[in-house]
Amino acid sequence: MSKFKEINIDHLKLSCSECNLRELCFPHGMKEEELSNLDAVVDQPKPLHKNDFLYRDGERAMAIYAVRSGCVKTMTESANGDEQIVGFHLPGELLGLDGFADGSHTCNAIALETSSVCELPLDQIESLCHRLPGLQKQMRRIMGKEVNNDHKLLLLLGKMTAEERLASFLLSLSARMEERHWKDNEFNLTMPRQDIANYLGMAVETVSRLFATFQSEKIIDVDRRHISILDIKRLRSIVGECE
Amino acid sequence: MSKFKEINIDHLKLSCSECNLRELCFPHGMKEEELSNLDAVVDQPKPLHKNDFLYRDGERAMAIYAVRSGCVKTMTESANGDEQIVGFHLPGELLGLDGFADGSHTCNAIALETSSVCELPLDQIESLCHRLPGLQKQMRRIMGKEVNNDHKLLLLLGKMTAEERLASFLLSLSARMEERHWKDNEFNLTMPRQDIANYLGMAVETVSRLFATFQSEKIIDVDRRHISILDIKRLRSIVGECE
DNA sequence: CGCCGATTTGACTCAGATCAAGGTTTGTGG
DNA sequence: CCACAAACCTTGATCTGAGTCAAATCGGCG
Repeated sequence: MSKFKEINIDHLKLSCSECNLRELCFPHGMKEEELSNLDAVVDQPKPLHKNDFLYRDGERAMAIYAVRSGCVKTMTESANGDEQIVGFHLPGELLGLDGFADGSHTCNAIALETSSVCELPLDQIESLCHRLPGLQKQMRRIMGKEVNNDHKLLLLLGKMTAEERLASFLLSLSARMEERHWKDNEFNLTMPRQDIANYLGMAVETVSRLFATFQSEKIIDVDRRHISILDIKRLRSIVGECE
Repeated sequence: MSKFKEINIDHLKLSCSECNLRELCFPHGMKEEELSNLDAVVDQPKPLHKNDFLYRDGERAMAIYAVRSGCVKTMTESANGDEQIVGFHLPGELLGLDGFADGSHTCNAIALETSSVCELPLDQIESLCHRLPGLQKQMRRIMGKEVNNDHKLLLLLGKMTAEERLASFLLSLSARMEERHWKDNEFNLTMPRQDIANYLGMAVETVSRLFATFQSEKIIDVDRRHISILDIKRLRSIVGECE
């Protein structure tokens, strides 16, 4: 890394109305004049480095967050110490809703790579929602989406085979890439195999073997963290979305 | 069943302020004067019979619901037709948040036995939240709780053995019985073994065998749907909550 | 170059699924 | 009130998907 890259440009705040993630993020569905109100309270703290915690289980919840760049994983911890990753959050996706229940976070949020986030302080949400009906509606939509996501993951963990899980994971990533107007058939995984395995409720070895199988069947092409989807129909048929 | 029991008393609406579930339900944390506003919009439709749908996947979401009596399960359906139960809702517990994302439900809600619910119409929530800050706060808390619940279930499905899952399930029920000031060491399961198995991501036979094992180890006493917890410490140690 | 963590591959094992059968309870119609 | 069917639940025998263990290989970095 060249020293020149470290010049601090973090204070150059990007306004919500100019953010190209706005349709995926807080601003979705809000009117132009509402956005300036939003801008006024949204903060953009220093970027996180790989493995930095955005927040920790047990910590007082101060804000909800939107990923601006990079990728953040959230994971719950059980009484006996094992962990379950409950989400990988891409740019434009929100996290921190777990703090709504009793004011403290119940999971850890960790950057998978250098990542930046926007934060919406909790103590402002109340009055802001009061003033901006668009935000209140969006908050509900966001929470509903989170619940639906979790339900999909429950179905995955409860009912799918390892093969279906990995196919489902790749399809989900692909769809989210498309939402962001990135290539949906070629992307890099930001997380190690270990994290994929954890998220999908299986062993690393199984993930590795399945990647190899998919590759040999010409469904995907894998090169370390780089994925090319060669046959998306096959992937869909694996998870049962027959056309 | 005597005919005399069927006299319709459903129209005798119980106000939120007099409901003994109020501390678990919508009214939690709300002021006395706010409750009368809540009462004005909360509806109590006809009771559901066993296996009746409260709402269906794909239906337009009209309200969120609180169970008043009985028990309602919610389940998601996958593309290829298999189903995952994502929650059993006891009196005082809420459901229907899955409809917030895009206005349509994404799961089925089905009564496990004769059950009654209260409903809070969605089209009223917005204005009501605007007038009652207590409700808005409670809505957030409720959604946070739902998210946290789902995360616990994800951990269960992703990381626990069958034995741990069943123990965890019994402990969760016991804790929720206590919240309701019912006996926490003796209760009836409202759901068939099949549903328990589905919820916990395992086969019916495994549930049955584990009940037998727990019984033989004097941890619980099972008689069909009736459960007595004999050794709650053992249950806790099984799920890893070592003291 | 040499080390360390991430990933892959192979061999073996096992928790829990599936298959098969029998028992029990509940509901229904006569 | 009984007979019969349909659910529901249990138990035993067997099978298998995916976990575990072990070891080799790869890739990046100081």
